[in-house]
Amino acid sequence: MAITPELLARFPILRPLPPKAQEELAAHASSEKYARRGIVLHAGKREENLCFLFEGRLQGVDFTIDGREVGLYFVEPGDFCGELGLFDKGPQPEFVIALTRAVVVKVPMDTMSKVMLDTPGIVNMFGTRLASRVRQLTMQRSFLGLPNILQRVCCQLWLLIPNRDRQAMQPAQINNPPTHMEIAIMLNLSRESVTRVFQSLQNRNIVRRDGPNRLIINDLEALKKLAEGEEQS
Amino acid sequence: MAITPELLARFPILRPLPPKAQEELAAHASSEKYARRGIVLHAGKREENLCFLFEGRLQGVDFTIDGREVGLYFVEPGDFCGELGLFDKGPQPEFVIALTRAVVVKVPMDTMSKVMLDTPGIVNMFGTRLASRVRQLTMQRSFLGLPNILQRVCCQLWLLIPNRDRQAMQPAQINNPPTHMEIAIMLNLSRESVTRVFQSLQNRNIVRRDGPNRLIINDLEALKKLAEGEEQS
DNA sequence: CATCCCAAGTGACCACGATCACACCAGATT
DNA sequence: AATCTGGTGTGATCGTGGTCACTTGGGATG
Repeated sequence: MAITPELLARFPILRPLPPKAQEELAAHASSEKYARRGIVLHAGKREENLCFLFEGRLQGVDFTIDGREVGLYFVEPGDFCGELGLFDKGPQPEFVIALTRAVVVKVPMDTMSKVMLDTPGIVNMFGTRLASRVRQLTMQRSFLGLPNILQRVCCQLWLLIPNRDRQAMQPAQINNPPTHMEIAIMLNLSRESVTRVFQSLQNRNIVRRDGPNRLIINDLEALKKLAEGEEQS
Repeated sequence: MAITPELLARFPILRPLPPKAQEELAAHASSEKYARRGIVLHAGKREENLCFLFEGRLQGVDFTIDGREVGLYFVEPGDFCGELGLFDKGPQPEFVIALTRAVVVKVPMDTMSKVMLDTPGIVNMFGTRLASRVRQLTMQRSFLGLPNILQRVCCQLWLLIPNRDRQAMQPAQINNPPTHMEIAIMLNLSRESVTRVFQSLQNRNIVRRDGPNRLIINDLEALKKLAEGEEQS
C-alpha cells in the first residue's frame, strides 16, 4: 500500500521535516497490519525499520530467563518504536507486540539515516526522543517502588489517560485499554491482583468499562488522589 | 583545579574528539570532590554540567511519593551522567548521589553543545550513549521480574563485575561495592533480604569481603549459574 | 447455532519477604 | 579512652500478594 507524505506528516516527529525529506521517506515506506498478539519487533534481531503506529496499541515486552513476561512501555497511535538502532547498530533489546489489531507504517532505517544526514537538526529530534524515553522508563521504574498495589495500578492508569483529558480533569476515556495481564506485567503484579484493584475502582465508581475496547474514567480527581497515595486501600 | 585535555581524553566518550575540542572543553571544565552521600545532581533542576566520574562510585536514585528510595543505575569511573539535558532542555529526572568519596570533572553543558555543533559526529556519540542507557535501564527492569530473590541479587552482582573479568571468568574484585541498602533499592528488596543473600553466598564461598572497600568474587561460574536460575535458593 | 477461546472475576490457601527489634562491629569523632 | 555513627547480621512475626483452581461471560469462528 502506497504511503503518502501527508500521512507521514501526521506523526509529530516527522512533521517538522522538509517536504523533500517527507517524500523521500514516503517513497520507501510501507504499511503493515498486525493481528492481536502479532510481533512487530523481534528482540535480538537487528531491526531494519522504524515502526510508526497509526492505529491500535503496542507494548514493549521483555522476557526473564525463566520465561516471565516483563512489560516495558506502551506505544500509542502517533508514536513509534524501534529507534534504538538509529544510533548504535546493536540489536533490538525487547519485543514489541500488538495488543490490538494495529496498523504500522514502516520506514527503512537506512532511508531514515540518509535523511538524517541531509537534514541537520533531525538527529537532535531523535536525541530528544531518546531522552524522553529514558525519562519514561525512569518514571515507570519508580512505580515499582510503591509498596501499595492500588497505588501502582492507579499510577499506570493515570499515564494511560490522554494528555489533554489529564490536564482538564474531565471524565476521560482510554481506547483499546490493555488487558489486566498486560497491565500486570508492567507493574510486577499478578493478573488476579490487577483484577481485584479494578473491581475496587469500579465499586467506587472511579472507572467503568464501556465494551471491550473502552475504559471510562469517571473520577479523575479520585484516581489522582489514589495514585499519589493520599487515600488508602 | 585546572583540567588538562589529557585528563579529559581518559574518558572513552571524549577520546575521539579532535584536540581542539578537547582543549576547548578542558578550558571550561572544573573538578569537584564529593563526600559519601553528597548530591552530585539534583532532581528537578535544569542541570548545567555534564559530570564525568574520575574516581569513586555514583548512583542514580529516584524517590517515590511516599519517600522510598528507588535505585536506577550505578556510575563507575570513566563514565558520566547528566547528559539528558543535552537533547531536551528538560530537568534532570533523578538524583545522582555519591556512594563513596568521589572526584567528578564537570563540563558545562553549553560548552559541550557548542563543541557538538562544531564537530559533527559527536551528536551521534551521545545518541549512542543514550541508546545504551536505554538498554541498561531495560535490562535492569527485567531483573525485577525475577521471582527469586537470590537470582535478582546475583544478576546485579554480575553486572557490577568489571567487563574484562566477567569474560575471562577469573576471580574478580569489585571496588567500592555498594552497600546492601544501595543494592536493595536497585532490586526492590529490603536491606535485610540482601544481607541474607550475601550470607548465603559467603557460606558457599562464592563471594568474600576484603575490607570495607572491596568485594571478591571467588566463583564466577557459580555466580553466573545462580544469576541464570540454574540452581536454587 | 454450537463451539472455542481468551479475558475477567473470585475464593482459599500459604509462602515469601517486609518489618521490627535487636546485637555487633569498625571507623570516625570528641 | 569514651562515644557515636552507619553498615551489617539475625531471629520472630505477620501480612500481602502470588498461586491455584475454578466459574463466568463475551466475541470470534466454524
